[in-house]
Amino acid sequence: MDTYFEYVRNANGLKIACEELSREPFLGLDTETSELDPYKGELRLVQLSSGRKTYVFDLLPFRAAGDLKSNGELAPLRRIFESETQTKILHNAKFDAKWIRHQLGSEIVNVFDTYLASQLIAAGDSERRHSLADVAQYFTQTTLDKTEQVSDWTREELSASQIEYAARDAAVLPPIYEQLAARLKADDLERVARLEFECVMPIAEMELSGFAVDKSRWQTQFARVTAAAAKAADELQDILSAGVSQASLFGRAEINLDSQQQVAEALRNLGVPMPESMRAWQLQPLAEKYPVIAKLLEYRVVQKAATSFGENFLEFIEPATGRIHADFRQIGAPTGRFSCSNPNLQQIPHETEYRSCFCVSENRNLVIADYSQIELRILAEFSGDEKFIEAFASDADFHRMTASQVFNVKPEDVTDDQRSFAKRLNFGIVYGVGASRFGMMTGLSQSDAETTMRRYFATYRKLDAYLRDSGNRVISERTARTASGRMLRLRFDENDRQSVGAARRYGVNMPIQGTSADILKRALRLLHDSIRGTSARLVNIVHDEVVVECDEGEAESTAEKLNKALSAAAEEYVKKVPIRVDVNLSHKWDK
DNA sequence: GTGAAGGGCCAC
DNA sequence: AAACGTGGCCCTTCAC
Repeated sequence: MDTYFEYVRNANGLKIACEELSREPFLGLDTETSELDPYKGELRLVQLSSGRKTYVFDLLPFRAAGDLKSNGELAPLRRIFESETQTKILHNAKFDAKWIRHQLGSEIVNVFDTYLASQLIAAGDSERRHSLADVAQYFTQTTLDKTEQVSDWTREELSASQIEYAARDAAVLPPIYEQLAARLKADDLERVARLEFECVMPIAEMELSGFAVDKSRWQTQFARVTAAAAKAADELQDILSAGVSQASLFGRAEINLDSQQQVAEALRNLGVPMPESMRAWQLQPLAEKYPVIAKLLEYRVVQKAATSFGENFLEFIEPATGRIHADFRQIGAPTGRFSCSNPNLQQIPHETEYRSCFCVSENRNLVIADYSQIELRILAEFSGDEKFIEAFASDADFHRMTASQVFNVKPEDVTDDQRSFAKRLNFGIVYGVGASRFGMMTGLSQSDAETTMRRYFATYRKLDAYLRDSGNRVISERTARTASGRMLRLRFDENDRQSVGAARRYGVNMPIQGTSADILKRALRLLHDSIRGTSARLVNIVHDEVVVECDEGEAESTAEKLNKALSAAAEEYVKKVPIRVDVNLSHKWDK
């Protein structure tokens, strides 16, 4: 690449370069670091590019004066990061934002993330890749060589090739931005793009903050489930080996209890009638008649607990902070939902034994806020069904209210069965449940299930109409959108009923699930702005739940801020249906 | 040994 | 005629 760049390694050069850069409305921004984890390595280079001119700032010389955070010579750089009028173009901005926040103390304001933009434009096309090299190729037809990316960024004298690589990675960003910005506009994705970009900094800070976990409490819990798993395994082996002839000769014939094949064979030998699959819900009906099935199900539960939520979990504790810094993917699903890994903090079991391990000291507080029935409220909003909306009007039990409407009885006369049917339908319709599956989970016959569903949709006619129209539109337009404009392109074979059916369910669900994600992201930005300068830190999010940690003395005011942020965010998208946010104060992640 | 695929199951 | 949406983690199995 023929971009002219300059390598800056002193305060005066930095000051002059930043004066020039501060006149640019759009700047490519990239960093080079010695590690992937800001708690482990060092930020070495910061690159800023207008597209025409690129500066590579080497921070190594500045480290001689001590902590970079308190180094006034870097102030011109910080002013650019924090400038509201200059758009900073980054690829996967969360990564650089964490380093800059942690090591330079700056928040990056006004982010344009080419990674997120590329994902939004791809609209769920899983074939498309979103690395910087892929995005550069796709949008600007330039080929990037990434071999220097993993080179040694700790050596005192960087090679010419390393510096040139660093410069180029920032210089490619402005032209990519031009293309992406045009596409976002053309596809009507500007609102959702802003939503995503404004969410980067809150997530970067959340990952830096980490989530507090009590190591010894966790160890106690996992010792308990490990023992339970061992005991269940032993008992299960005993029963299963009864059907194996070698047992008497060589003692117990051990099988691998985690192998569905081997377990299925052993069960067959014992004369257990085998269902289609070995899944718990299929095995459950057999548990009463066959103690071995009950034991197998018991084993699975404790084994899952002992492996997925065992000692391995503690390996994720960062020594520098003593906390868990999980990895959140902002567009983790095409619907816009987050995903989380290493570890996945969105799938911690509900049991108090687990949740109470996430706890804070006496002088700190967790503030836990969650949306009540947010997806159903979104569905009510989209459908405009007055009767369905009416069920949300009071603060009363929503499933009981719908049961009352569907079965035409007073709320206080709703039977447990009626409430349960209504509850399962309320959840099921969001996913496009059919009578067959509904019957399966309620124990109703196919025809009784159909009758109940007909009754449900007869009660909520507009809801029924909305779901049908939405499904038809998904198939005819081959796209679905959320309230913020997030788009999903559906791929299906119109001659294949199964494929069409799947696309329809997926496309009907996406605007609901995705609008919920839109609302959460908006809430995170509002929250981020309202807790700035306080002791409050965002520490976890789980789709419709937000967990904040703060000083004990600020617990009440933080709770109020959380309530306000979540309510205001939802009310930007949901106008006709009341929104309910529940906020709890606790020392542990337990409601 | 390594990696992909698939079963099963945790969360929402 | 119909078929419950999104993720990640652990395990086995199977191909290379």
